[in-house]
Amino acid sequence: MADYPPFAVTADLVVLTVRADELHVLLVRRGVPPYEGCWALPGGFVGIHEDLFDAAARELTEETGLPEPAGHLEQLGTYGHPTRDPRGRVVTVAWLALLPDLPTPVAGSDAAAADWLPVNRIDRARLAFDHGRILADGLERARAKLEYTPLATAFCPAEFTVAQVRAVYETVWDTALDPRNFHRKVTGTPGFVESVGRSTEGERGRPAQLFRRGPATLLHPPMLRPST
Amino acid sequence: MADYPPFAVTADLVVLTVRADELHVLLVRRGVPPYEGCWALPGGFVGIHEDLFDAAARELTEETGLPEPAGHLEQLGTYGHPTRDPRGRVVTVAWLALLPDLPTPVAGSDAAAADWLPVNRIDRARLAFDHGRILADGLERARAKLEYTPLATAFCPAEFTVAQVRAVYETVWDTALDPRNFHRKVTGTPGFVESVGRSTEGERGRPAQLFRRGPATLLHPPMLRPST
DNA sequence: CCCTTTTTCGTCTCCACGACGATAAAGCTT
DNA sequence: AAGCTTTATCGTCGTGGAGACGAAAAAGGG
Repeated sequence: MADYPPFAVTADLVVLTVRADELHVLLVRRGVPPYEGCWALPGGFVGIHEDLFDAAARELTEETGLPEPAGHLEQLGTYGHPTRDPRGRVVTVAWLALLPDLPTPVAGSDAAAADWLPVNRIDRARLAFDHGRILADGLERARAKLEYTPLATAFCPAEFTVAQVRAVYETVWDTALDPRNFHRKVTGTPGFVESVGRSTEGERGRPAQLFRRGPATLLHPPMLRPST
Repeated sequence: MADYPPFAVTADLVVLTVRADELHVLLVRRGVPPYEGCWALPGGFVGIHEDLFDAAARELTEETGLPEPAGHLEQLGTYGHPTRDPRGRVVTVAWLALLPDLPTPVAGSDAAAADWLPVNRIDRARLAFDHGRILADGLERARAKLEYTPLATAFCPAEFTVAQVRAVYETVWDTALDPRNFHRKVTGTPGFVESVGRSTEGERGRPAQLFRRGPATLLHPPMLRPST
């Protein structure tokens, strides 16, 4: 054991949120080489005594400035091509985070400037390292997970309406869903959402019932994407 | 970059196969401390210039003695709790491999003795390191993937019958499936299997049509587990 | 030649889903 | 205040897939 190849291990984050009917990802602009001036996923080195999940959670709170309330964080995959970082052998554990839209603007407590960018208008080939591929994998994971988990509610505040959940699906999948069938599906799937009892006020149109996240972790049966 | 915490990175494998109507996993008995004498997942250190996938594929061929023909290999997840290895900070990238039953017995080209063990009769708490959890995650991944991918055929030889695929599902899911509905489902799902034109001979009962893997990578609609 | 085994084809029912129509309940306009 | 717009919510209808079976086909074994 005294003789093993030494690696650097980093944690990189694909942090997604829905704002203004567009899916956004949190990116930082690199201030130092390599890839100076390029956009990159937020992340950093894992401490030698730090758990991988803790490192990801730490980076998430550091970059978003949140006390880490709601939201979802899961491991996405590990990327370690020998030449992915020109500085040396760096293996990165990538994580996928889904957050509700933050009223707090991203005030970088870090040196680099962080910002939300709409994923559909990002040139992934311009991202630093292999972050273009990591982002693509994260988007695919998020889109797939909406099908068979209630994770769409991770994009919503603690209390939300069915229409807000539908907006998440329509934004992430970039497709239109029938409001009536969607309503039947969400309220009919056991454990997806729980009624709060109150309704919205002051919005346009008929007031909508408020819900919170239900206990379900899997959707049975799954939410189906159109055009099957 | 000159100053980063040094990690060791390993690749560990959850190699599954179906034999004698039981799901088996490939394990090796450790010959050196720590966990000397315990069963462990096969694996080893990643070379400093080696790609992660290549390392996993290398370990797979080394441990199974195969020239790596059929089968499936995908990344399962990365495990890196600071105390998971008493020798130091070791992060392991775990991989899931699905193989057809090997007529070749596992002749360890390695020092440690390798063997197939039935997963239902393994005391996962007795496995070395955190391999019990990794194995549990691998089994869950395999069971889930059978639902929405045609990966059950990865457990079968190049040419197989519908009944063989059904046996895979019944073994991995540990449940009984109706042969008639299963047959309709498999042959009716586009791209799942392709007819070879020939049939089995010398078996008991009516000869069965032979199939090979189809081009589909996803099952639409998915294969549903009973008791929903 | 009958029996057993296994494959393969049909049938029937139920339920979920897609496509809509209709109604309810608010704000907004004039 | 009356009508209009907007959005939420409830119903209905037809289709198609899945579960539960029945039945025929095609082999081997006694």
